[in-house]
Amino acid sequence: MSEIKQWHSDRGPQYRFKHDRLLRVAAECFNQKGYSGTSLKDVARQLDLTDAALYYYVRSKEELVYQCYRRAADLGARAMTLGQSTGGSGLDRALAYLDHHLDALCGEDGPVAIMSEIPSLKPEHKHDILERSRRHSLAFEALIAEGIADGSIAPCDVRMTGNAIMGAVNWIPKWFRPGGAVTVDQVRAEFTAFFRRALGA
Amino acid sequence: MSEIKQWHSDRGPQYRFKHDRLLRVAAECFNQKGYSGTSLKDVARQLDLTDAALYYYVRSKEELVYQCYRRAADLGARAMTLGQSTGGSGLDRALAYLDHHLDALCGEDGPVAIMSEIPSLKPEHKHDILERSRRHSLAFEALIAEGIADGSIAPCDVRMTGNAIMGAVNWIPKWFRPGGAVTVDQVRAEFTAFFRRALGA
DNA sequence: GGCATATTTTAATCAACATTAAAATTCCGT
DNA sequence: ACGGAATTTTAATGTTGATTAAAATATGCC
Repeated sequence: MSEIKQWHSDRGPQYRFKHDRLLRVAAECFNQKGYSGTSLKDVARQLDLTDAALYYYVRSKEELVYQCYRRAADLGARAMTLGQSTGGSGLDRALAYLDHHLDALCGEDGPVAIMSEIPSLKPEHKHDILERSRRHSLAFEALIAEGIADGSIAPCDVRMTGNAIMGAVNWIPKWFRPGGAVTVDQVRAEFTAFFRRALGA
Repeated sequence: MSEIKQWHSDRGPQYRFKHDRLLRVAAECFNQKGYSGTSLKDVARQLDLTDAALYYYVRSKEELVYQCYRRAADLGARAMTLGQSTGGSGLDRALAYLDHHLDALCGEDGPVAIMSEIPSLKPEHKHDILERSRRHSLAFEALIAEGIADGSIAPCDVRMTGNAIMGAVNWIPKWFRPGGAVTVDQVRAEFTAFFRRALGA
């Protein structure tokens, strides 16, 4: 939606910076407590702000979730693009995408929202997110199909296999804590190896 | 906790039946809309009841979630027991467990709650669920370790591999709809194949 | 230093549930 | 039918939390 643009485009860099931080903090809260489980006050407290202050950055709580999801979708899409633009077999490209995606989920970009409460969104936002999500799934399934075609990936039901892998990936924020016992590199190494075995011909 | 027993044990079969149905309907709602995202009225409507009527079966909304999670944990534990009591290699046993678990998630037992909002639980309930969850994870990791020891499973980080697989499994209720395009058997067949490839030595 | 804009707070308001108590109804055995 | 237990509804109550408007403060520019 271009409404976000209209709302955010003409603000200064300070604004954009804080707005982005808001999205990350909110994403972490939502991941841990769920949408309606986290009050705006919870989010605000972590930013040393009052709940009311958030409305300077966001029209409503629903929009906050939407923007978190949208940000998640964007990061996923970027990872997908990077993967697609990689050379090599279908398997290589699929693994490259996954690698970038894991990076986004656990790396510098900070907490990324698990899109687990899409139904709570307003119809328009819901449609938007669902469409992006669908596009993303299809792109991934296409990579798998490509790999099957060129013999680098073992024949399988692409839809179901995609679901399995996406599930494993989407669940990561549930147990991964930045600065925790497990490092990003461990996750990437182990997950990549896992997916390689699962997909490889 | 034995409090549930005390509350439910002396009721008749009618009661138990409806109580169970409540849990299943609630589980489906929670899976789709999230904990606080679904009102008791939502749940009640699907049972042709008033929201207030639910309090005949449950002390509070929090307890409803707790019981849903507990039911999910029980089903998982049962699947684990079945898997463990299977003969064969570590891989065989791990796959047997997964098969039973998929059956529970997609089969007759109906909607099983995704335990994604544990933080919303009361401390005692939270502890209980977390403990069961941890036990379950450990049991699964033990199966994997067993498989690695007997050579049926490729060497890997059991914790991380367990996380990956559990993520894939836990995510299923997000996209699987009973009576939808995909059947239980398809899921089982494809997921089992997937896991076999991912784990196999 | 002083104006203008950006940012945040204070102090209401308001609606949406969860929850409860009491009343009404259904269900079942006799 | 009758009577009592089981089940559900009606009709409050209360709290939580989102939202808003106006006031207050901070920040950068001349």
